[in-house]
Amino acid sequence: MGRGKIEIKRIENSSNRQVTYSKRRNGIIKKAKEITVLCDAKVSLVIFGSSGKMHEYCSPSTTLVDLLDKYHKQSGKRLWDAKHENLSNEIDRIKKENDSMQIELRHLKGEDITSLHHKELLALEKALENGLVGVREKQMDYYRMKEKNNKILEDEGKRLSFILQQQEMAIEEDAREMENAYHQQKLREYSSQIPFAFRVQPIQPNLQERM
Amino acid sequence: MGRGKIEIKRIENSSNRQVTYSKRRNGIIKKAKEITVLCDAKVSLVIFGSSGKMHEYCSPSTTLVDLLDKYHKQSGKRLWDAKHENLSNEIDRIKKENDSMQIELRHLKGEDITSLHHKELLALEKALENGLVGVREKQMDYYRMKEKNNKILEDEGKRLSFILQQQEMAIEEDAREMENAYHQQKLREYSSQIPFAFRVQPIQPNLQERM
DNA sequence: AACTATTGATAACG
DNA sequence: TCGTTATCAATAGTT
Repeated sequence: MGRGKIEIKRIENSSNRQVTYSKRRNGIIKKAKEITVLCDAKVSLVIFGSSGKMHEYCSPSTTLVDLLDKYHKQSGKRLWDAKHENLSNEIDRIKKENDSMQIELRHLKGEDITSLHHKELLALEKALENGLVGVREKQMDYYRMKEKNNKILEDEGKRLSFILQQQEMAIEEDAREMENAYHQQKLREYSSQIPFAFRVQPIQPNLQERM
Repeated sequence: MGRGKIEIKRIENSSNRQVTYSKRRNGIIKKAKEITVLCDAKVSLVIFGSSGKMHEYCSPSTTLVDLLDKYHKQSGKRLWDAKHENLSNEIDRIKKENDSMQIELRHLKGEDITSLHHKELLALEKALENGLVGVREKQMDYYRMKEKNNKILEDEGKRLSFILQQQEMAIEEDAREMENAYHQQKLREYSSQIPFAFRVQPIQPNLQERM
């Protein structure tokens, strides 16, 4: 029923498949509704698309649980019992696993070891020692990293204090230079008023450059 | 889709309704099969006619229980009774417990500790040390017991060897006594044949009692 | 998503 | 229930 007949086999083109799925799903649900109304039927319809998304229809005036109840009365198939048994078995399995792990944990913590034999105690001791070795190795990583960090911080501190010192010296020097310049200016002003022969020359004119 | 259009409302004529039900039921099941094949869908379809008779379709490659399980997960609706719910919850709970214990165990064994922080490592180390202390105490018990056992065995050995010695001596003495008695008997026998005045009296008649 | 040519489903009937 | 068939409904391919 379309532009062409199609074979009933998987539609390989993904988007075509998706479109067809959507159309046909609506079609089926519509038909389910119709048969419900026309014929007094009770219908439960659950559809999962390949994407995993679910759609459902259930006739009004009933519920899925209700229908499944009837289902399992009529078919004789014990849907729930099988499920129930599976769950119970799994619980048993996991609980056992749980218990043995709990015991192992206790033993590793030094609890409930009264009943252990000497060989078991030796194995336990070895396991604990191995664990300690691993943990301490890891801690050494941490300490090494911390030490490295400290070194870096220390170096940075040294660098900064060095720069600071340099700057302080530069400022000091500037100040001295300015003072010097001021004095020379004063001197010039003054010396212009006295004869040249009386002027005093500095013994070390570039003294500040060596400081 | 028929010789005439019909309204979607309950078909009052019982036999018509029955016929229509039968035809449409087959139609829906056919469509369910088709969408299953064409679109990779999983379909569960349960239909009860007004007579109460049930028909079902379930996609191959899956089961009703399976689909209902998925339904339960996706819709969140509780299909299962309280018992199932409880079991499921318990499984979840135990599984979580399991996982955390597994992680703890691994950590105690020094595995998977890369992601741990320093504080956690310290706690782990402490736990391991405590465990070791406990285990070693227990082992000391063992060694002490062994030592005590040794002492007991040693004492017992001494005691036994003393008794043995005593017995040997007693036997020796007996032998000597018997020999003595034999000699005395011989002597008596002999002396009965000679006059009394010639008989020799022992200097220490009770010598054996002092040995 | 809408359209439509075509197939598929089915109501009425035998 | 089954087959037939005229008719309507669903939908595949197209826009």
